[in-house]
Amino acid sequence: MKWTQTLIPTLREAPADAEIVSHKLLLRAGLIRKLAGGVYTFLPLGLRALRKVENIIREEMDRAGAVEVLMPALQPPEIWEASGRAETASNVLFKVKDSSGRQWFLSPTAEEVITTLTANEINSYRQLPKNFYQISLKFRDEIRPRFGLMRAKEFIMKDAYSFDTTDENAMAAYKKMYDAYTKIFARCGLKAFPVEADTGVIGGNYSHEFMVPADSGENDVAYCEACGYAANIEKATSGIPKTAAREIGAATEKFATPGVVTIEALSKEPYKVPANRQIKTLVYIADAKPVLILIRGDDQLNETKFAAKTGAVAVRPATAEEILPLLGAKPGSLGAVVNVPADVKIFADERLQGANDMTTGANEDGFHLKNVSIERDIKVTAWFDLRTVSAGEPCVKCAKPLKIRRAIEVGHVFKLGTKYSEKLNATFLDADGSRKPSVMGCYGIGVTRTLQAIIEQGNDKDGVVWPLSVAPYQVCITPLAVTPDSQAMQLAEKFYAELTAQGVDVILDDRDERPGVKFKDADLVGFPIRIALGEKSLAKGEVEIKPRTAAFQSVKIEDAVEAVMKLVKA
RNA sequence: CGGAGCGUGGCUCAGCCCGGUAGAGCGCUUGCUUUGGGAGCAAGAUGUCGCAGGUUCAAAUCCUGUCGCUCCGACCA
Repeated sequence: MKWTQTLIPTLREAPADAEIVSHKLLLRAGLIRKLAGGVYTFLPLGLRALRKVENIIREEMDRAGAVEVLMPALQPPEIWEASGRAETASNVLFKVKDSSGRQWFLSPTAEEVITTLTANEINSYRQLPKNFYQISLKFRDEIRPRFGLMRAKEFIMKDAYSFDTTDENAMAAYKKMYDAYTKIFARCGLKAFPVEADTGVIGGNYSHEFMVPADSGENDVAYCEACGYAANIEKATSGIPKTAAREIGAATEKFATPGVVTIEALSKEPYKVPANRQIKTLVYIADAKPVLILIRGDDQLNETKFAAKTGAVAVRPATAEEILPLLGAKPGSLGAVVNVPADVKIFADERLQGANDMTTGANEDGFHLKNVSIERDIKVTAWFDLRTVSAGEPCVKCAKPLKIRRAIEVGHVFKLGTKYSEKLNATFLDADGSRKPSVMGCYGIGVTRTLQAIIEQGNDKDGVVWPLSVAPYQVCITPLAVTPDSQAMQLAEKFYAELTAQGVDVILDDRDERPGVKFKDADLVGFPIRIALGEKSLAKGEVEIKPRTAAFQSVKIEDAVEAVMKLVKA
């Protein structure tokens, strides 16, 4: 490709609406342009890089035994109602109407479609296992699109769905995808690592996310360098000890705490109740019902864990207006010891199990209770791990201190079980004549997000640093004179032809620009290898080969193609 | 949706507080010079100052509303 034939609108300055480096570079390097918030056009170079990522995914999925299909983006609501997700995923669904008033959903994923398909087409255990995948546009009515391609309303996702006869086989399918993902991200030049994850609205009972460490990421990951334990903070647990039991205290005792409405205030003079001897009482509305959640004063509730453990779908903190009539006190004086309506469930964090000599709100403004023994004085409905792990806590596996860091989620694998196959009747006849639902798994890769993660991880002060495998062009030939009869241009054309013939993706910068402009642009776009053809070196019978992140080397003109091929194959 | 901020040539921004001729740099066009890391000189083109109302003799500037964009939070590939 010649530079002047394509469109590479590089920008000297980053547009003001880009915040993180990868977003700035996507715009500055002329890879994408914004049409509206969360909606982008892929320019020629951006599309080339995207296609390379897609092809790596395609090759590894095929190799792992998955077969490619293409499902509609336009989906009838009926199948979403059948799966129950018309309700639970309602907030992300784009809903459109056709001219006759019939409603359609724009596909955010395709569990319903693929399960409907297999319900019709798969009847026998002899047809299993199967794993179908597609690479297609997905639509999500994201509440807040962010950071360019990182979280967009419209994006490209690879989604795959496996169907197996048994749980064990489904586990094997899961493992295959897990391994394929590891290869995919490695081939994309990405340092991505799997972490244990919550399953969210897609459902299922076992899952890993593939994370790319990045400060701009939207996830926190807890990990242990010693043993390799890693989990999304939404799921992570630690080996932190339970609250120490003390001697059985006296009966609970109410004491006045005028104006004290925070854990911190209660920990100071004159009360001096340390946060770790306080019980924090939170009121949540879980699927329209109020519940109490008890957490130790120095811990933070993990809402995701709470929803996952209790099976609640819609979870939100109750408002002060909802709390007052329920417990008879305002937030700051709440507790679960007295005056809790019998039908309000009380969930407590396991760290509080056995705790006594605790202090908590009295459900009376301006009063707290001390000498609370949680098992004696509070009717806990159920105990769960509900707290959020902090850095430095002992690893749940090896007790070494955990670390926490930000990361970008580029892939997610789920073991789904039979949730969808049961609801959508995707059953098969087993060898023994019995009809069973297929055991499913689903596997997603955010392709456009992966592309941005590659840039987020690969850049320097001059621009993008592409891995060879996904660079829009592997080699940029830069003649410093572009008149057709110049030696530089003639040699450039020759190199172009020879490298192209050997299967290398080459772009020839035939712009009549000053050298500095061409070099700056080549660095900004980030081509892995640049060949500079200038008078000075040509006079010595040489050209310069410059890897994007290493010093240039002068090579004889006749050795140039071979030298480049060596770099390309490295 | 809650909180914060921003909308002025293609891009980055000044001007707004204190109302009175719409500006700079980059980019773009033409010419000359220059040609190994974002050139110099000269001459040009490009704006209903997001939109709609209002106040005023007069609004980019003040007021109201609205739309869009960005950031923080809830959601997720």
